[in-house]
Amino acid sequence: MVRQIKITMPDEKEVLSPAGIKAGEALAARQDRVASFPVAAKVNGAPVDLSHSLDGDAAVEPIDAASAEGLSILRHSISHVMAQAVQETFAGVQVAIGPAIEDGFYYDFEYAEGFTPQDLERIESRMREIAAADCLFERREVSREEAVELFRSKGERYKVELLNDLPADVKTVSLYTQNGYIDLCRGPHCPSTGMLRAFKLLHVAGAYWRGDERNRMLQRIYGTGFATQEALDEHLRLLEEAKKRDHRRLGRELDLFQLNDEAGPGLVIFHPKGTLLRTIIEDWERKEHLKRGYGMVIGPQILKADLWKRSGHFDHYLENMYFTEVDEQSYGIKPMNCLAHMLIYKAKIRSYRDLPLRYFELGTVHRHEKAGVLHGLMRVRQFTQDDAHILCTPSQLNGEIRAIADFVGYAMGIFGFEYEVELSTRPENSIGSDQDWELATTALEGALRDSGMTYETNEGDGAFYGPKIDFKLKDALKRKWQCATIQCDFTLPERFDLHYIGEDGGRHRPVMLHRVILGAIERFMGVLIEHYAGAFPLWLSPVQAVVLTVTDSHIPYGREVRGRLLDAGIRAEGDFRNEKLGYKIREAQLQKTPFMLVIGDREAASGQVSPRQRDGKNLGSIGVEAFIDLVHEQCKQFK
RNA sequence: GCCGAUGUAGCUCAGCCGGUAGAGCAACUGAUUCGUAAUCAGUAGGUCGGCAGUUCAAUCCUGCCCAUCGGCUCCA
Repeated sequence: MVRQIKITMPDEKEVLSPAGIKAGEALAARQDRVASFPVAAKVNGAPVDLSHSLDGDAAVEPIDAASAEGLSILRHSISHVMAQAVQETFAGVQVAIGPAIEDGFYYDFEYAEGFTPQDLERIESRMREIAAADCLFERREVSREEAVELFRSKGERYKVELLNDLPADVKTVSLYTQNGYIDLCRGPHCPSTGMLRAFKLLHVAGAYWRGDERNRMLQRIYGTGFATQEALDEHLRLLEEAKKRDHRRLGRELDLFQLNDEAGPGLVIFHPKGTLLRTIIEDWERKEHLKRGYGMVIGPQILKADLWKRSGHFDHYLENMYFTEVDEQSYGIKPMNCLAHMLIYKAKIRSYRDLPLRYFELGTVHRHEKAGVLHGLMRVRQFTQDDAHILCTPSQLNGEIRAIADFVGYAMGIFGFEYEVELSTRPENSIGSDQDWELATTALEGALRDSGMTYETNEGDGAFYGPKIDFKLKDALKRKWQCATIQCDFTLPERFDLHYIGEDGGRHRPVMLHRVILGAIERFMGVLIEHYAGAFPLWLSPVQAVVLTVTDSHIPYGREVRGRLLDAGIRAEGDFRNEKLGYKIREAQLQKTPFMLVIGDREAASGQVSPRQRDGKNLGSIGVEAFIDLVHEQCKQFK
C-alpha cells in the first residue's frame, strides 16, 4: 500500500495523494485552479521543477509562465538552449554563465572569433529546431567531484572554476540535460523545450568574466523570451517606442542641443531651446534652495593642485581629473565643487549658532570619463551639478539628512518621478578612520529609518570620502537613473581643519554633507526628455505657445499677439510663413508645442485667439488676456 | 579603457563584381493666400568620418586613427 501524503493546493484545499507524486501531476489534478501555463512549481515556497517528486506533506502552487518568476525560469531555460545551439554551431566555444536578467537573459561564451549579427540568426534558427523537438529538461544531482570531472573532461574550465569556488559545505550540485546537452544549473527549469515558443536574440557584447576588468573578456549574447508570441511582440514594440523617446534623437529633432565631434566627445553644446529648458530648471532650483535656507555660492573652475592633494582627490580621483599649468603652478580643473565651499566656511570663525551652513552651487565640473561610457546627455565629461555642502554639528546631522530626503521627494513629485533608495557603504579605496565611517553610516541609516523610508544596501559602493544614500528615479519606461545622492563626510572637515566654537566655548569639528537633488543637470534633462517623450509640461516647455497665421493678411495681428504674450512672460513664437494652416499645425505638433494659437479673419476681427492644445483639443476663440491668464494659472505652482 | 558593430547631403536611407554618388523629407527661389497633422513647381546641396597603403583607378580592398551605437567595467 502506497503511503498517502497531504497536499495543500493554492486554494488552501487539501488533497491526499500517493507519496512520490510529481508536483506537476499534483497541480494537474486540479486543473481548474491551475494557471494556464505553468513552467515550474513552488513546494512549501521553494521553486522546483514540475517533475519534482513530493515525498511528504506539502503546500504546492504553480509558477505561471507569465509571472515574473515564471518568465525568469522560462528565460533561463532559453539560455540553456542557446548555449547548446552555440556549441553545436561553433567549434572551440566554452560556456561561462547564462542567467535570466530583468528583461531577458544572456549567456557568456569564450570564443576568440566573436559572434556576428549573422551568427545570431544561425544560432536562433538552431534554437528553434531544439524547441520544436520538445526535449525534456532532466535534472540530475551529482557530487561536486563528479561534476568537476565531467566539465573538466569537456574542457569547460569556466564551469570547473565555478564549481571549485562553491562554498565547502556544498557537497552535491545539480545538472540539467536537454537534448543530450548538459549544463551546471541550480534550476528549476520548465519541463521541456517545447514550451520555449517566443524568444529572440538581441545583440552581442563583450563582458568581463565575473564582471572584473582584470579578467578575460568573454562574448555575451543577449536575448529575451516570453510566454507567448504576443507578449514578445509587445516587448519588441516597446523597445521601438523607447527608441523614439531617445533623448539624443529628440534633442536633435526639438533643436535642444548637440554633441559635436569637432568640439570633443562628452561635451554638450546647448542650443537656444535647450538652454531655455535648462535655465527654467535652474531658476526653479535657485528658488527652492533659497526657500530652504541655502546660500548661493560660486567657486572657481580651477584650483591649485596642492588643494586637491589636501582633499584626497589627488590620491583617489586622479585618473578622472584634468590638470593645467598657470605660471608654472599646477592647477586641477574641478571634478567636484566641495573645495571652494570648504574655503568659504574657513573664511571666518564660526559659532555653533551659525550652523547649519548650507552652501549651494550650480557647479560645473569636468571628469575624464572613459571613452566607452559616454552616452548622450546621460554620461558626459563636463556637467553642472545642483550641488550643496552642508556643514553642521553632529547632532544636527539627522535632521539635515531628513530635510534633504524631503527635498528630493518634493522635487521628484514636481517632475512626476517615482524613485528607490539605496545606502552605499565604505569602498576599498577610501580615506578616513573606521570610527568616522561607522558614525557617518549610522547617521545615514538612522535618518532613513526615522523618515520611514525603505531602502536597499550596497556594500562597498560609497564615495571615497564617505557613505552615501542614492536615489534612483524611475522614468515613464520604468528605467532607473541615479540622480540625487546624499554623502556624509567626516574626513574633509578634518583635512581642512574646519571648526566651530561650541556652546562650551571650545573648538569642535563640524560634519559635512555633500548632496545633489537633480544630480547633473545634463543627465536630468536627458531623463526628462525621455520621461516626457519631448512633450514637456507647460511650465518647462521652451516654447509654450506658437502663433499660427492662416494667411499673410493676418501677420500684423499675429505679431501683435506674439508681442503681448512675450510681454506677459510667456515663451511664444510666431509661424508667419506662407504655408497652409495644416502644415504649420503639423510642424508645431511635431515640436510638441503645448499651445498653437490660430489667427484668422475671425480672430483678427474680434481681437481673440483660438488655442489648440498639443493633445488636439480645441479651446474655441478666447481673448488674448484670457489665454495669458490660462497659461499663468497652469504654471502658478512652479513659480 | 575593454569586446563587437557602424560612419554616404541638415535628417532618414539607397548605391551590384573597385570605374570619383542618388531618393524622400528639410533648406532656398517662385507660384499659390489657403481655418486645425504635409499645396505645387523649380534650384542648390556631398573631401562618401580622417590619414596612409594596394591599384591604371578606391565610397567599395588593407592598415592606423577619430567619432558614434550596443554592452562590460566605472559613474552624476
